[in-house]
Amino acid sequence: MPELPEVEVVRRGLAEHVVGRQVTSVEVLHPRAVRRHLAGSTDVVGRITGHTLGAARRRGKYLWLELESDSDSTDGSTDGEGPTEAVLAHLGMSGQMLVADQATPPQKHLRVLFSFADGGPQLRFVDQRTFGGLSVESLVAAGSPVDLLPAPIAHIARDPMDPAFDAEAVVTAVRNRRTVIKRALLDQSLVSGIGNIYADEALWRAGLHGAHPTASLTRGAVHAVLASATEVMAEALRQGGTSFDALYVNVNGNSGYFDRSLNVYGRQDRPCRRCGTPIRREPFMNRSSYSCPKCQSR
DNA sequence: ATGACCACCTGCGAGC
DNA sequence: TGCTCGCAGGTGGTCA
Repeated sequence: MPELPEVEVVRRGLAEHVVGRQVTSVEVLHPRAVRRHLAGSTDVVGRITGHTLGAARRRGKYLWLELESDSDSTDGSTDGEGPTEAVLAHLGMSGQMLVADQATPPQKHLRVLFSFADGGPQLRFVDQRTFGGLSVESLVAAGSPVDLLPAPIAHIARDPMDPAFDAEAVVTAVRNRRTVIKRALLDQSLVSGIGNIYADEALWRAGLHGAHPTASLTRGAVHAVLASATEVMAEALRQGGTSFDALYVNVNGNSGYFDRSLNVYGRQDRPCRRCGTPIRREPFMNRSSYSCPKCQSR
């Protein structure tokens, strides 16, 4: 479930179903699922087993589950020690986090399986294409205001749902890039959470073509496209995210409905919902861009 | 130091 | 029926 709304749907599901539960076993069924964890799968298993899962957090398309330290879980009095490590997850193109009863047969692409001390539903990382993965990372203080982030994602910019998102600073950074606006929207070090679907939808709403050079856009135009991205992702989140098929589902395996509300993505040759002109598909960075030839100026 | 490309995977539908 | 091709929500390493 790649883009921000879909990942947020998963984060909420994890917060509801696995936070506060103690992990008794972790099984890595495919080594590629933990390839980002350089110390290897035995180390991943050892660092998670026995810990209680703390808060479920997200930045952009990354999400992580804090691991409560032994002192947190054993002694009730806080001595100022918070979590120092977290299970970092990225869903890639096809990753799913599913909460499933032990009796549920293993999914075809089940990669990592977590079981809990309470004997309740398992957490299953399922990933057809294996572009996603899990790793255990130390938490580091980063940014201003300071956030506690898994070390490998300290370079990921705040997303538009972050209370500390600084739109003015992002507008400046975007306009300083010597590239085109769609590339900038997809650059997770400028603004995170936006992927191919929501970039195209935001550009359509703002009436801009993705090939527009950032340096030639006014501050107001960049603001407008960022605001459009924020709006479209918020609307998608309200509808449970976008899914065209069973690959993009929440922790209970259910799809969202935002695909019905898309205005351009995947609508090649169908009429623009604003002016009726057939939507155009163009190759872009080895993938596709969709736009209205009439209402998105180049 | 930036910006652009391509590899990393599996599965599905279209076309032959 | 079955093959090959193109395509899919993303990210990084590497090259210029």
